[in-house]
Amino acid sequence: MNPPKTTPITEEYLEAIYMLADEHETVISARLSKLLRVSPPTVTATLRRLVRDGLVRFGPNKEVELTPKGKETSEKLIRRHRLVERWLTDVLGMGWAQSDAEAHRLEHALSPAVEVLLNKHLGYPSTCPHGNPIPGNPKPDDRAWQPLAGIDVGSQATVRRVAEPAENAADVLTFVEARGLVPGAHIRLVGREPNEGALTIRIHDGDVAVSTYIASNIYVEES
Amino acid sequence: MNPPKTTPITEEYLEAIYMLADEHETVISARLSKLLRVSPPTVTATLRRLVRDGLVRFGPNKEVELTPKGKETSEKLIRRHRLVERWLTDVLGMGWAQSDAEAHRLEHALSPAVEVLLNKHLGYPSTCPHGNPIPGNPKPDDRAWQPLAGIDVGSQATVRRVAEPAENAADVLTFVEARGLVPGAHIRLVGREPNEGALTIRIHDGDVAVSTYIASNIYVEES
DNA sequence: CCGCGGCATTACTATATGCTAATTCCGATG
DNA sequence: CATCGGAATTAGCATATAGTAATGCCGCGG
Repeated sequence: MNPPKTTPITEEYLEAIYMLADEHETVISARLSKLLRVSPPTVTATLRRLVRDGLVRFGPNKEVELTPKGKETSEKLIRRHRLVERWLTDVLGMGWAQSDAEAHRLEHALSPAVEVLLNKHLGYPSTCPHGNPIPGNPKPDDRAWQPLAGIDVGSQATVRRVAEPAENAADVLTFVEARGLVPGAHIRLVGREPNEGALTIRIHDGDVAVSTYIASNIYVEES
Repeated sequence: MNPPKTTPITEEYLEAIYMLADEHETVISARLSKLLRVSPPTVTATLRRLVRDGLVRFGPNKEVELTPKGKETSEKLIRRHRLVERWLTDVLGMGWAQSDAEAHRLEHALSPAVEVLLNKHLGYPSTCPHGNPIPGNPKPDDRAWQPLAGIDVGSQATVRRVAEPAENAADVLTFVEARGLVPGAHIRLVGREPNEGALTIRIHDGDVAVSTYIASNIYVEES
């Protein structure tokens, strides 16, 4: 009933677990240790507290999973994170990578009241600046979205979403934003190297090279 | 050189010390204990760390005072607090008392980069919504401002500033905002009870009663 | 000059968060 | 099967923040 009392630290853990699970990674302590840059024993101790507080449980093979309460808390945080990102980029004009980092700190300080007002101020956006959905707001119709890595050479498409792999969000975002591959951008796949090499994308009359890794994180809608 | 590393907790202490000093209170541990709602030993321990970190020092009679570094940090926090308040009230439409409370949490999560952009977004305001100056921005010309408690019956004036006594900021702000005694409001002092009793203020064709305590915290400019 | 009251501090404890070093566990592999 | 390696945990420690109970300090009033 009562919202479990979380600290910024435990909130980081919950978010990290949620994000990793979202990437269909098996979430184990060691991954959290690397991602959160803390020692394995610290992860053990903190997870123990999260279990004690009913936010996390261990699966049969020590995988970490969120309880419904934990999931709810995580989504609340991700919601705040993405709303803040929207604000930082759209209203304040901050770049993607920095917005992500800043939102990471601000999300823990947003109260429900501020969240509601900010959401209204922003016009109830359905996604963050990179196109990832904001839980609780109307979900975008993403049925036709597919990874850029999978479309055919010659196809034209519109960028819809840039997923943020937990480990290298900053690098991916910086790269993608610098190339202009932002949601709404019209592109054409003009070339593909063999053997999982780079793709060549035409955008704004210029060509940019994109690795398969990046391209698998960019979702587009063919047009 | 390097900015002393502060936590939200130590930042609260610095702010509290700054605010109390601003009200010409003698800042002693006991006051901080009451204001911050922590036990006296906790205050002792935390102040010791602040001294260790060069942010605070003790005067000859155990008064707590800020070092230049501590003062700088406090002003940075108050600046962020007031910028955030401005945003919450002007842009998001939140009430005064709640904005104050929310800003209290958000101020610890604002980075210098966000601060700069927010300041620009707000148009470089010189005061918080209650008229208190924002350190670092152009200071308003307050030479003609005086406490409402001190003007003559019959005088007309414009509200300029509502000071927030550390102990009862929320009550004062709620009261003042509900009566419409906000900066910019035109008022007339129509009556004064003897013996430090209430003042009667005419505002918007209605009369409101204001205690001497409140009136000493409202600064007006006669017109 | 003594004692009371308020203030500050000491002594001790607890919790969350972090660390290193050592140990244990477990599955894959020679 | 024995062993190697990664993963997790235990043991032991540190620091910031919080508390209660007890003690020390000091000025004012009688």
